[in-house]
Amino acid sequence: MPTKKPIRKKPQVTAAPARRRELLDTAAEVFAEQGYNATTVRKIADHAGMLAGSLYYHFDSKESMLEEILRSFLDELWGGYDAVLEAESGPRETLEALVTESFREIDRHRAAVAIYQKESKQLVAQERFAFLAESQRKFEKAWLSTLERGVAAQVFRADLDVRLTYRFVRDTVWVAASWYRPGGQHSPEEIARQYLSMVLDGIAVRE
Amino acid sequence: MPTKKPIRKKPQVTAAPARRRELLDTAAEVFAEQGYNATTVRKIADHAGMLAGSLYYHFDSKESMLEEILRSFLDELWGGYDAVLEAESGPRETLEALVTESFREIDRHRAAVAIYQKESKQLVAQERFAFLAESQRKFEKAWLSTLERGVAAQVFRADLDVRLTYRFVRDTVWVAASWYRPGGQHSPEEIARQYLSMVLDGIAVRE
Amino acid sequence: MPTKKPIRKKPQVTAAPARRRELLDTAAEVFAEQGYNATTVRKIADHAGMLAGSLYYHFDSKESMLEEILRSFLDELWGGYDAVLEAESGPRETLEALVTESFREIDRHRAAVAIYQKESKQLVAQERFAFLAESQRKFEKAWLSTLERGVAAQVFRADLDVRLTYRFVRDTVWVAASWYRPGGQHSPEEIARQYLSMVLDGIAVRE
Amino acid sequence: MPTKKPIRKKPQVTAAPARRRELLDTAAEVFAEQGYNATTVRKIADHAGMLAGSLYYHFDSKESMLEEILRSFLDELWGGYDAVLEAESGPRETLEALVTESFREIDRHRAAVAIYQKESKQLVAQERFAFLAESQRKFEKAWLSTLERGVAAQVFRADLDVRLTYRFVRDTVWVAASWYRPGGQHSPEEIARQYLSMVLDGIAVRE
DNA sequence: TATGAATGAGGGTTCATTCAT
DNA sequence: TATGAATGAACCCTCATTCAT
Repeated sequence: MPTKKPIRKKPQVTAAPARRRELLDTAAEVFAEQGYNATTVRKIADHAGMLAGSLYYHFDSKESMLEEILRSFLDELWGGYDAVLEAESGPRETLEALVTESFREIDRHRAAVAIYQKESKQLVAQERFAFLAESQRKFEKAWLSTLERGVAAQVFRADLDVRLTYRFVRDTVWVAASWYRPGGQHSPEEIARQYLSMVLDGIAVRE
Repeated sequence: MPTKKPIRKKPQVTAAPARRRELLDTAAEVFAEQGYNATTVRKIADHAGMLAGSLYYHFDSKESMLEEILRSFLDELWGGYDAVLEAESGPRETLEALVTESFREIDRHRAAVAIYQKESKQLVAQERFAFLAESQRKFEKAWLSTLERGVAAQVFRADLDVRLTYRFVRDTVWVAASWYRPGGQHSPEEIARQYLSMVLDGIAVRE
Repeated sequence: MPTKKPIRKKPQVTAAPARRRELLDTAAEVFAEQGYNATTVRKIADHAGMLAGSLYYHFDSKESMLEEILRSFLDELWGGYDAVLEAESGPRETLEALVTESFREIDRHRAAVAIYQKESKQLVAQERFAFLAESQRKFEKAWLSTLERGVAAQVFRADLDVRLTYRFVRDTVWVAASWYRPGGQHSPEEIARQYLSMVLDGIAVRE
Repeated sequence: MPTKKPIRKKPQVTAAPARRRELLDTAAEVFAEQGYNATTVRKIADHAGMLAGSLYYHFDSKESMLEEILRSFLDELWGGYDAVLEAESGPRETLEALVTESFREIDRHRAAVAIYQKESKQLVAQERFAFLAESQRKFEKAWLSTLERGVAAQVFRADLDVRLTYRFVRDTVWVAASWYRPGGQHSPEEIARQYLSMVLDGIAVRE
C-alpha cells in the first residue's frame, strides 16, 4: 500500500500566495463596492476572470475570504499603531501620529477599511470574527489613554467628554475610507494634516 | 412610463396608516440592526408577530418598505433643514442650527439614519432611489454654501479646504447614528453642543 | 409596538402532520430506491409534485427528513419489540415473536428498513444520528440475551457461537427488506414462519 | 457502436499493472467504507498520497475504477464457483463447497464484496454494469439448481420454499462481508463451517 | 387582515473531470 | 507520472413573492 498522507492538502494556506493575494484584492474591491452580502461569489469570480467554483480551489468559502481580508488588514494596521504607541511620545504627537498612520492605512487598504467600517458591527457576533472585537478593544484603549494623557497634561481641553471625543475622532478618521480615492490630489499625509488642523484647532477663527 | 400593475387593490396607501407606521418602524429597526440585505422579510414579520406573507397585504415589496422609510425620514429632515436655511442667519448660527437639527433627527429617526448611512451609496444607483441623490445634492449645497459664507465673512478660518471640511463635518455628525442610543444620558442638544464645541474650537488647549 | 413572537415559527414540528407524513413517505421511498446520497432534493419534490424549494417549508433540510424517517421507524419498532420482551416468554417463543415482529415492521416500513440497512453504518458517526447507535445496542442486547437464555435452557444448541448466531439471524431477517414487496403472495407472518422453520430446524433432512 | 475517443493514449491498460492494483485496492477500501457516492475522488487520492487529478492518468473515471473493482472480483469468484460446479458433487457437498468458497472470497475481497452488496442494485440499471445482472442470473441458477437437486434427492427438506431458501442463504452468506474482518479469530473456513451447521441443522436442539 | 403553502430565481458550495506543464 | 489550476454541471438551500382561503 502506498504512502498515506493524513494531512489534508491545504492550498489555502501554503501554496501560491501571489495568486491568493490577487484574488483577495479583487474580492475586497467588490465587497467594498457592493457590500459583503450583496456580493455574490460569481461577481468576484467574474472580476477575477474565472468561474465561481474555481475560487474554491483557493479558498474555503466566501466567509473565509472576508476573514483573511480583514485579518491581514488589521495585522498591518497594528504593525503601524504599535510602533507609534511604543515610541511613547507626548499625547499630541501620539495623536498626530495615530491619525497620520490611519490615513496611510486607508491609502493602502482602502477596500479593507471600507469593508471593516460597514460590516464589522454585524460580524463581531460570530465567533469566527471575534478577533474584530479584540482589535476594537485595543483600539479604544490606545485612543482613550492618549486623550486622557493629553487632558492630564493640559495639552487637550479640560472640558472634553473623552469618550465622546474618542468616537468623534475615530469616526472622523475612518469614514474617510468611504470617499477617499488613492492617487487623488491629496496624499494621505496631506489629508491627515488638514484633519488634524481641524480636530486640534477647530474651524472657527480665533479671536 | 405606463402603470405596471393596472388592476391592483392598493390597501397600501389608503387603509390604517397607524398599522403601517408600526410595521415600518419595526422594519426600520431590523434593517438598521442587521443591514438591509441581511434582513429577511421573515425576520421583520417575526418581530411584528405575523407571517412573512402577511406583510404583502400592507406593502408591495421589501424594497418599497425601505423606500418609504427613507422617504419619510428625508421629508422630515428637510422640514427642519429648510426652516433653518430660510431663517438666513449668520454662517456660524446656521451651522450650529444645522448640526443641532441633525442630532434631533438622529434622536427621532435613529434607525432610518443608520439605514441611510449604510445603504444609500448602493441604493442611489437604482432609479427608484434617485431621490436620495437629489437630497444629497441639496444637502451638500446647504453645507458648502454655509461654510463658504463663513469663510467669506471671516467667521471660519481662511485656510480651510471647504470640501474636505464639509465631508469632515457631515461624517462627524451622521456616523453618530451608529452608536447613539435614544434615552441615554445625553440629550441630542447636549451632544450637538459638545460636537460643535469640538468642531468650532478644536480639542487642543488655546495658548 | 406590536406583540413580538420570540419563538421561531416551526411548522416543522407542529402544523399539518398529514402533509408531512405524505412527504416523508415519498422521500423514504426515493431514499430506499436510489440511496440517500444519490437522491436529490429535486427528485423527492418531483415525486411529490412540487418544486425543490417548497420542501423547505415543511422540513429544515434533507438530513432532517432522513432523521425523522428513521426516528419514527425506530419508535414504532421498539413499541413492538418492547411488548415482546416484556411478555417474558420462553426463549424460543421470544425469538419467534421477535422475528415475526420484525417481518411485520418490514411490511409496514419497508422503505425505512431498507434505508436503515444501507445507510445506518455511515450515519452513526454523526452526532445527529447517535440515536441509531443506542438502538443498535438495545437491539443486540435483546437478541443476545434471548439466545443465551435459550442455550442455558437447552432450547438452543449448546455449541452455538452466540455472537455469530446473532449476526446470522439479524442479517437474515433484515436483508429481507431489500427484496420484500408488500402486498405480494406471502404475508409477513407467513414469511416469518418459513424463516423460523429454517433458522430453528435447518434445511437438511433429519435422519 | 463506434469508438467514442479515438485519439487517446491508454496507459490505463498497458502500463504498470502493479500500481493500478494498489490504487484499485485503495479505492475499493474507501468505497466500501464510505459508500461509492459519498466517496470523492479526492478522498481516494488522499489515501493514495497523490492529488485527485493524478488518478486520471491511471483511470478514465471514478466509475471505471468501480467497474474494474467489481469485474475482477466477479472473475475470481466465478473461477472458484465454476470449479465447484464442474465437480458435480452431491447437492449437500456442492452447497457446502459454495458456502465455503463464498467465505473465502469475502476473506480475499472484503471491500469488493461490501461494495457489491451495497451498490449493485442501483448499478445494474446502467448498461456499463450489465455484467452484474448476468452474474446474478448465473448465481441464482447455481444455487437454485443445487437446492432443487437436494430436495429431489431428499437431502433437503421437501417442504422448502426454494426461492425463499435461496434468498435466505444468499443473504446470510454475503452480508457477512459487512462485519467480517480479515485476520480475525475465525478463519473463513471456520466461519463457513459454523454457518453451514446453522443453515443445515438449525439452531434448535434436536429432540 | 392574516395564514399556509407553494413558486422560482438565484446563491454558496462540491466535485468529477480536464489539461498544460 | 504527477501537479496545480481551472471548468461546468449539479446540488442543497434561502428568500422575496404570490395566492387561494
